[in-house]
Amino acid sequence: MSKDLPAANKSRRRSDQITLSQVAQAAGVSPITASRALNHPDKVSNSTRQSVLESVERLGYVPNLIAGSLASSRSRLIAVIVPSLINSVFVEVIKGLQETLEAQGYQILLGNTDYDLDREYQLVRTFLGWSCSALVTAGLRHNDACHTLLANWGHPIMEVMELGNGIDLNVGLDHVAAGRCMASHLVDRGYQRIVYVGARLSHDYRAGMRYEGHKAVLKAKGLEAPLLEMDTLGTLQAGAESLAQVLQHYPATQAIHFANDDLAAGALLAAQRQGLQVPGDIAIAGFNGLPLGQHITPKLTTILSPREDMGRLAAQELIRRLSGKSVYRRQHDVNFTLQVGEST
Amino acid sequence: MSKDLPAANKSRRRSDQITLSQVAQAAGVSPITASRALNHPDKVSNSTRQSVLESVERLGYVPNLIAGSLASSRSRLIAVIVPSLINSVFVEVIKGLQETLEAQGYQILLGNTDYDLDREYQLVRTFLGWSCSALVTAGLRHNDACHTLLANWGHPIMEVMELGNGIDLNVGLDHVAAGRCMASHLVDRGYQRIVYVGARLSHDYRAGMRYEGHKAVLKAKGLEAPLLEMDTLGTLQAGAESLAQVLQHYPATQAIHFANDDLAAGALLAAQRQGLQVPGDIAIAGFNGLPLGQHITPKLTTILSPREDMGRLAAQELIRRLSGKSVYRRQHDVNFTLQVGEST
DNA sequence: AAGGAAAATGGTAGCGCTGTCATGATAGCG
DNA sequence: CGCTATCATGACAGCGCTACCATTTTCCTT
Repeated sequence: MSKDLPAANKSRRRSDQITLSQVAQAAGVSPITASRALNHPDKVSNSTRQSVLESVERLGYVPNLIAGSLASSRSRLIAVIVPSLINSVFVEVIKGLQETLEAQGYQILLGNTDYDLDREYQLVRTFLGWSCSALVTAGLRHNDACHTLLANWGHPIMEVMELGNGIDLNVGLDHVAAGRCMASHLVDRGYQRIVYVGARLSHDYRAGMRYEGHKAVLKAKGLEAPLLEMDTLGTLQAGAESLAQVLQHYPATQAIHFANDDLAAGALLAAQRQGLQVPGDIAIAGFNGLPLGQHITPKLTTILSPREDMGRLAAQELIRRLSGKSVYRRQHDVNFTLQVGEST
Repeated sequence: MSKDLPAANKSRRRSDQITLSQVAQAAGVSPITASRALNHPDKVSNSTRQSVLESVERLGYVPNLIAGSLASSRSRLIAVIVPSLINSVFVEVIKGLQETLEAQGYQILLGNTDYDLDREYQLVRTFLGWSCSALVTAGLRHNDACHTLLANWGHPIMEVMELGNGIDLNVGLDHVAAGRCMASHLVDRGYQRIVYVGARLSHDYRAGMRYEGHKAVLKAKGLEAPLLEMDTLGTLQAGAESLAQVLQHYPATQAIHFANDDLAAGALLAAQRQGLQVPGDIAIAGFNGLPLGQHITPKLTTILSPREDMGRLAAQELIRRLSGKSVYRRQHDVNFTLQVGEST
């Protein structure tokens, strides 16, 4: 009978991936030197770096980032948590973040809360488990557990979209001011009976903040500030439906201030189809400055929010912070711009 | 002088995060039992599970997923690589993926290639380093290195968007057929001088495939199939501009078949502004079935592509595969639907 | 009550990499 | 020419967790 092979293979390796040690061996250096050749190229001699890189190429080595992250407790992952992917606003922020972060070798871990703060908390917990280098989240509102967790985390946290007292870094705009800005524009234009239309303001609470600004301006002028809140997402469809509801509930309405451009454009297109003149019969204003608004006739009056810039700026500040630079600002106001179109 | 403390602290721990061992100690069990209580709850008794969970809660333990992944060489990360985030089509696929995968406890690692296959290769390399459970990428075209890498990877790979012979799994639709479908519709409507308008077809090669289908139909009818290719992204703006170019270069054009709804809607809105009748003066067709098309007047004739479904289905197939079920199909055709509007 | 299967728990040894410190090689200086 | 400062490299151990196997406990069965 044949002797069994000694139980030499205690290894638990389940994949036959090339490891750094093999690369090192091929290059005739120690593993740690190979590691340095890849991660701190300035700390090894030119010749070793060359031969390590050559071995990497030849063997098709793909670094195991998980092992590296565990050993160094740094991961070059950045968690990005948004409340929705349907709303293109968040996607544009992600895009701005992405292009800046990827260029610096960071990867984005994407999470979607669907406007649920408990879900956000769960996602944050999970992401912390990934030892993310930083975390970006949309908005300043979190549930208590989440807030505590983040506040004690010890890595950079970037809260985007709105401006205010955040946990750490903050890039956003002043939504109350934006609401005031548009309301003032409408009042200046001579409209008096103005309805604000939003969708699920408990979710899209930034739209609620804009309403607060709107209301403050109207009250100051002694005007009513009726609110119509749709219980749907803020889509073209909802905008179209809201128009009918406004006309029914507030027949004398002269202008509608919509919480976003989708709603506004939906209403505008619906008005057109119904033969209503905009702004003759009814004026319409939106928020965001989506391209669509500039292509419909009449062009939509709206407030331009620099969404990609917001993402880019947030990413830049994070990178600055992560690279240890002390020169960064905790808060950035990305300003909005009133874009007067033909619809008011 | 006082004796130095023995060099007890050889620990490299840089964070003071609670570890599983501490949880185990608090619960009076061994670390491995605590691990099981969290990851294989059915393999421990009710009482131990309870006390472990209680300790987790009390200590605020957040599992270190990196360590867990290294030990188990499984990561519950799924890489998703798309060519663009500007194009809402990909975002909707991501959304479908996201909602299904997150519900199963997977996280999405998002990558954006900007239509650059070399960039895709780089992203794939990085993502493989994260020991992703699976990888989703948009499209069947990759550079050679990328293709080789993926083909040898050994984990599920899902190629979405278009239908064809993929590396592994594939969920998509037949773009050539979609092009034929719309072309046939236009021809059936009696249009003969039809221009196809696309944007950067080398990037958006699926639009190129639709053009191939389009051309085949027209040629079969003995008609010319002129192509106007814009060197911009396929946006509303580009659509508006392309209209002028079509009218200039092909003044007798009766219908325009646009590569997507954004272009088509841009052209339609521009036509409107210029007082052109659609479809009286010129017919317009798009592709995708974006909501916008159904809100403009005339409603846009388009082809509905089930984008979120595509993402959801892709995610479901992946999950099925990942959970070891052998009952899955390598290829899924998510069918498109011709949506006849008022613009043709 | 004895025997055996199944369930519950624990010990050990890594997963692949990098931080830390130690060592050897090279250069710089008066 | 000796002595220190710098650079290049390596040995070792450990990041926090889980696979694997061994052991103990529990629960049936006849």
